[in-house]
Amino acid sequence: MRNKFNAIYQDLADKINHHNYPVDSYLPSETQLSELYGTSRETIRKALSELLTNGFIQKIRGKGSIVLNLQRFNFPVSGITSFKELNNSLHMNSTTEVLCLEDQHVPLEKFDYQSSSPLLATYVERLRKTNNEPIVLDHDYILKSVVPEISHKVAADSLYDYFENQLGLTISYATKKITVESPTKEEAQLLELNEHQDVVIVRSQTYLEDTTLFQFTESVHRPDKFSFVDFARRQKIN
Amino acid sequence: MRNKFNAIYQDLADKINHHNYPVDSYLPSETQLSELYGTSRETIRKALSELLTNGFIQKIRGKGSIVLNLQRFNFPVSGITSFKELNNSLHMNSTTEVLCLEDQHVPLEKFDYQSSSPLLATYVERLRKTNNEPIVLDHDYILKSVVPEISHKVAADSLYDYFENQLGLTISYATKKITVESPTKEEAQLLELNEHQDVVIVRSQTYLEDTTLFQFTESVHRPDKFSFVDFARRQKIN
DNA sequence: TAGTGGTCTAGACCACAGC
DNA sequence: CTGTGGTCTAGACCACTAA
Repeated sequence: MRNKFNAIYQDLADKINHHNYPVDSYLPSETQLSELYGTSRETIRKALSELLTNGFIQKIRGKGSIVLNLQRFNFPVSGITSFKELNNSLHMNSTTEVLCLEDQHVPLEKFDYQSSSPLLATYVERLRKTNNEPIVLDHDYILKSVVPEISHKVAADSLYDYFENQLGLTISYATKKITVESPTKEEAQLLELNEHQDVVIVRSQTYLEDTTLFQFTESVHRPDKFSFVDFARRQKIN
Repeated sequence: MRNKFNAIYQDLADKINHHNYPVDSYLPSETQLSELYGTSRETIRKALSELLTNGFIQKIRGKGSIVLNLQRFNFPVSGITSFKELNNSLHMNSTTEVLCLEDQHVPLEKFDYQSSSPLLATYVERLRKTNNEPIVLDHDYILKSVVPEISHKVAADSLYDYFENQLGLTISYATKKITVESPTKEEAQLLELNEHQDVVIVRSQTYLEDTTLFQFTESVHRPDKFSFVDFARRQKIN
């Protein structure tokens, strides 16, 4: 990164992960950090504010910034992260099998989405396995108006890598909804489910930085393999 | 609020909710806003940055801040929010029944929590119903070292209101984990589940602003009534 | 070229913790 | 009292958008 505050954030995050700043200890004060990094205090505060929202530290007024013990929550299952990134980051032994790749209209009713006209998309169906066990079945609808074409090779590797690094798209935000439902027969068979076993479904809509909606995703998870980990800060309802 | 940027945030959020700033329109520019509110640009930027993380707006460099259409996501099921707050905010017709209120040790193994000594807590078991249907069974363990005593009246009303407004505690952050599991017989009966039906379990640990851990919660949800809605921004893994 | 948001600065004053 | 983080300012320069 070429941003100062981002570089400082990275540096501090690394040092916390490597226990250069141990859990329960205090970081140097903001004034000290600004001298250390040769920058202004506000810039330091931007970096610290990132660490705060990501659960690395807690700031206590009059005392300092204390390192939290939440490393195990660092893999963002919340947030927007591709399966390949998770795989690399957690060093899982995972595979992806492309079951279907064709043009389809987005099933808008499934996503509670209103549109005056049908949305043409590339439909990708992929089965994710870890250690040869089926974990997730992903149904992706990528709007043709944004991404005209997707090759089989890209679908088997990583859609996000293709979007961001080949096409230069910037993925910005998403809405997600998690529910528990009965699987279709196809889903039950592919995920090797027992009878009467429900599945966890995560439906999301993903947007680019210019607010263009470009992707609908339905992820069908095996219930016994599903786990969603989150870090939240208290915010009062007004 | 007596913070400028917070007051500005509230004002802008209200105006967005009341469509004074309609969806898909641009807010006034940062310089204009700073003149409007008689403040510096950095202060405006803090307010806008809050709106950004909460999904109200999207900022586009060179163009402006555009209002997003995500009002339906404003009830933070993610985040830390008490049942009573949700109830009031969404105007649900809900009731809470206190099934148990007694001293117990925290079942640490359920929460993957390591502790050299047992943790003494007040155990509260509560059944939440909406329109007379059981929705959630909450098991709360509140550490005696932080809150020595909890009355039946408080348990029936709102723990968070008691903690924050009576005791002056400041709830700051929490870790959460969502899984799907088989219910105990008691849970199946209380939630009026069908046979073979799994439940969604949300386990969380809640902390005060001075990083004191003070509460363990296990929420058992009826799968057909469970829904978790989230707004996420893309963040790359480094 | 003018206007927008993104970054950064140097300094000010305040509220709070702890000695 | 000193040191901490919390807020706020007035100004600067940059990168990007759009006419």
